[in-house]
Parts: sequence; C-alpha cells; structure tokens
Amino acid sequence: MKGFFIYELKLLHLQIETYFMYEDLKYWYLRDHKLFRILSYSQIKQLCIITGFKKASKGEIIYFSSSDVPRIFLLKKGNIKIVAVDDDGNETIKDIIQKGDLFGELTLETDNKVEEYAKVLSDDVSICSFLMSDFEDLLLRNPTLALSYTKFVGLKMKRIKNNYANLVSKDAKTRLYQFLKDWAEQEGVKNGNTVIIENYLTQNDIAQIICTSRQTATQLLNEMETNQLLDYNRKQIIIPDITKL
Amino acid sequence: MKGFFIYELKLLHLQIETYFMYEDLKYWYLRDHKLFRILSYSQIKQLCIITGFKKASKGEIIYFSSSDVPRIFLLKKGNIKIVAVDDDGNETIKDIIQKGDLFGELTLETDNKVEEYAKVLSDDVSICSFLMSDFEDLLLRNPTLALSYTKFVGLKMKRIKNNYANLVSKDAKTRLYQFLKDWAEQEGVKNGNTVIIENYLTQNDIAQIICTSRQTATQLLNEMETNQLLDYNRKQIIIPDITKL
DNA sequence: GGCTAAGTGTAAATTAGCTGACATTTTGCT
DNA sequence: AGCAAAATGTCAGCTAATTTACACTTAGCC
Repeated sequence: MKGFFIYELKLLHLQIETYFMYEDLKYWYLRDHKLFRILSYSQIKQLCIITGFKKASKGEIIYFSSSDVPRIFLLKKGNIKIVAVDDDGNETIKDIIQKGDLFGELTLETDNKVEEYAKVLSDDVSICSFLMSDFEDLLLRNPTLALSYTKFVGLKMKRIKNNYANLVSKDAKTRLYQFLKDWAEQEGVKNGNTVIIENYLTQNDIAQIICTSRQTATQLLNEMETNQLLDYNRKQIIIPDITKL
Repeated sequence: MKGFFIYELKLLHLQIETYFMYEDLKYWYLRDHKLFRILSYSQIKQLCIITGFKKASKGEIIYFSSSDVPRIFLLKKGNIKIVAVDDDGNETIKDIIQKGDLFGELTLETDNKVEEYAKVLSDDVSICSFLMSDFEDLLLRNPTLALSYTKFVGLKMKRIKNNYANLVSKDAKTRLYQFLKDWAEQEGVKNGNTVIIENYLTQNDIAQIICTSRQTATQLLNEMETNQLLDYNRKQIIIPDITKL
C-alpha cells in the first residue's frame, strides 16, 4: 500500500515536470550527467539535442533498431539490459545500463548488422535520447567535450577489456565474486563492511553476465549463502562483509 | 645472402632518411596514418608532437611503463604483441599490433596499475611516439581529428567486444577458424581463393590469442593440415581455399 | 659443427562446467 | 483465491579442453 502511494506521488511529480518545466527538464536531464557539465544552459538548449523522451516499465522491450535514425540514449532512471541475438538465436547480455549511463552507438558509427534490444529490469525507467548527428555537431563545436567523450568511451573500453581478461583467466566462482564486488561498489549501499544491493537481476541474468550457465550460478550463489558470505533474495542482496569476498 | 643485401640497403636508406630528412620523416610517418591525413604539414610540425623514434629487433622487449611520461605509440613497421602480466604471474596477450596501428594509452587516461610490455615479433620494427599531453592539445585544437579519434577508439572497442562474444559462445575450433580468417583478411596476400600469411606468431601465441592451451591449438592446426585446409610452418601459413574455413 | 633453448607433436588423466531433466517456490494476474 | 508462468534448487551424465608429461624437431649461437 505504501508502495502504491509513492508511485502515485512520483506520477504527480512527473506530470508537474512534464507540463510546467519540460524545457528545463530536458536541460537538467543532460546537465546533471558529468559529461555535459561543462556546457552552458544555452549551449544545450540552443543545440536542441534532446529529441526524445520515453518512459517504460518492467519487462518492456525497447528496440532501438537501425531502421530509425541513429541515436544516443541516456538512461535517467532505472536499469535496463542490452541483449544481442546472434545468428544461432542465442541471447547474450551485452551490457547492463544503470542510471546515468549513456548507451547506443557510442562509437558514433552506425552499424546495422547487430540485432540488439533493451529490456527494462527495474520497475520503471526514463530514457532520453538525441540524434547522433546532433551530438557529432556538438562535439565538433566543443573540443573539450569531445576530449571528455573520448576518455569516456575509452573508460568503457577499459572495463570491457577487464571483463575479457577475467573471463579468460578466472573460473566461474572468481568471476561471480568479482561481479558482486563490482556491483556492490557501483550501486551498493554501504554500512561499515555490510553492503546491501538492490537486486533487479535474476540468477539467469547474473549467469549470463559472468558467462556461465544458470545452474552453475545458482549453485555458486547457494554455496555462498551457506558460507554466510551472502544473503540472496529477489529484492535485494545483502553482503555481510564485503571484504570477505 | 639476398636477404642480407636488402638489409644493408635498408640500413643505408634509413641513414639517408635519418640524416637528411629527419624532420620530414617525422611528418610523413604520422601523415600517412589515416587519422592524421586531415592535418596540414604545419599543424603536425608546429605541434611538434613526435618526440620519440625507436627501432628494435626480434625478441626484444619494450617497456612503456607508467614511470615514464605517458605516451601514445605508432607502429610504423613490423609486428609486436602486447603482453600483460597479472597478479598470479600469468602472461596474457592483450593485443597484436600491426604496421600502422596506434597503441599505448589510447583512452588518454593514465593508469599505472597494469604491468604491460611489448615484445617484438617480426625481424625488426620501428616505432614512433608522442606525448599524450601533446596529443590532447592537438585534439582540442582540431575537433574533426578529435571526432575521428573517438570513432577510431570506438572501432577498437567494437573489435574487442566482438572477440568477447566469440570467446563466450564459440568453441576453440571455431575461434581458431575465425582468427585465421581475420588474420588472412588483414594481412594475407590473396591469389584467387588462396591466401598466404606471413607467420610471425608461434603456435603458443596463436593459442593465447584464441584463449586456449598450446596443445589444443597444435592439435587443431594439425587437424586442419590433415584436412588440407592449411599448410602451416614457422615462416608462413598457406590457406589453399579461404572460403573453406 | 654441435649445443642449447625454443617450438612443435602426441597422448592419457582429470576436471570444470554444460546439458537436460526434473521438483519446488515465488510472482503476477484475473 | 487460484492459476500459469517465471524463477530457483538439485542432480546425474557428458564433453570439451586443460593439465601433466614426455619425445621430437627446428632455430640460433658460440
């Protein structure tokens, strides 16, 4: 009942935002991303780069297919996963996008051969998007932003390389531990050594992220639970002592 | 004997280059990289971005450690591999750098925690380098270059992601086939469907690249040889019909 | 030319982790 | 409340690939 009340409040809040300060909202939504902090209000507004704003709720699938004009997206709220379907029909989790992350064709190259979609994991998400071409113009006019953006893309690359290295040299257990540590680091609420993570992933999702089968992930998670390293349920994950992972 | 003669000639050639047109050489070495084509002679010269030029021969190990000022490198000639040593002392091949490739801290972020070195694979290599800070300045002054560079980094990322996907979903055999196809594509000399690749890698190198054990790689290569898909030796790899891979 | 080290060939034992095949639990929905 | 679907738990059998272990071959060097 309490949850429902809050939901109503949020809705109300959104309506106010939408109807009374939509222009400003656009602005702030980009503005509070670290990449765009160096830009002035007028720069963002003037360039008019926000051309889309979308809300969606849990389980929804969002296609950002290549048939459309190429876009870059910014996840303002919630969590989504990017899933790729390969030729054999296998689904792979390409990425987990969290609040504040940019996603889409970050390389600024349109490539239409990959079949990808996004699936909403949290209760609801809001996404804003802008045209890749507009963004390119903006980068051309703001070398500092271009440099930041390059570093940003580079950081993403470094993360991927890191995962890659883990995948090669470490076993499933180590990968799970590493994943949990990373997750805790990024989103966990710390209280001393105890960390609580809001769990919007299924065990299957986790399995896919650390590149193992669902069964193996389940086994490992249960093993951790019996060793009291973890308290897992569908809503949250409690790690009593993060240093023990 | 013929090889030696050519080597002498090359040396002579280098000396001429070095003593009579070193400034121009610097220029051209960067100039003929696709990234830098948009820049004028004066831009490259004026910015004075080449601050290093180095030659090395087979087997040599080049450290580009973080103790030094951060640099970006351009491999002008030959092939090298980038090897990372992790905490457990395991060596992993991070990258194979081919003629014309940029390498080093492409993300423009100095990160000193990783222990990496480069090992020369081909008979000899020449490498030029410039300071990361100079490069950043250049990017700031040339938004078009910055954009190209971002796309370039993005492309690298995409390749890595692709490898990652292969590693996850395909078995060692498929990965080897894919690797050979890629290699042939990049460096092979085609003659109809026959491709000849100059082989500067050991089977151990190949194994590491496709993330398997040396023994498995050997077995697979021999299997391919008995199936007449391949003719492997230490100097070159002949693929009689690339379409059959 | 002969020695050493690096690279290659081969095979058996072992194993991590996948597959498939279920039972059980939880969630969302009408 | 009751049902279907999704998520989780568990286990036996199987398989690809690693490990270990050793023989052989080639390349580089004094």
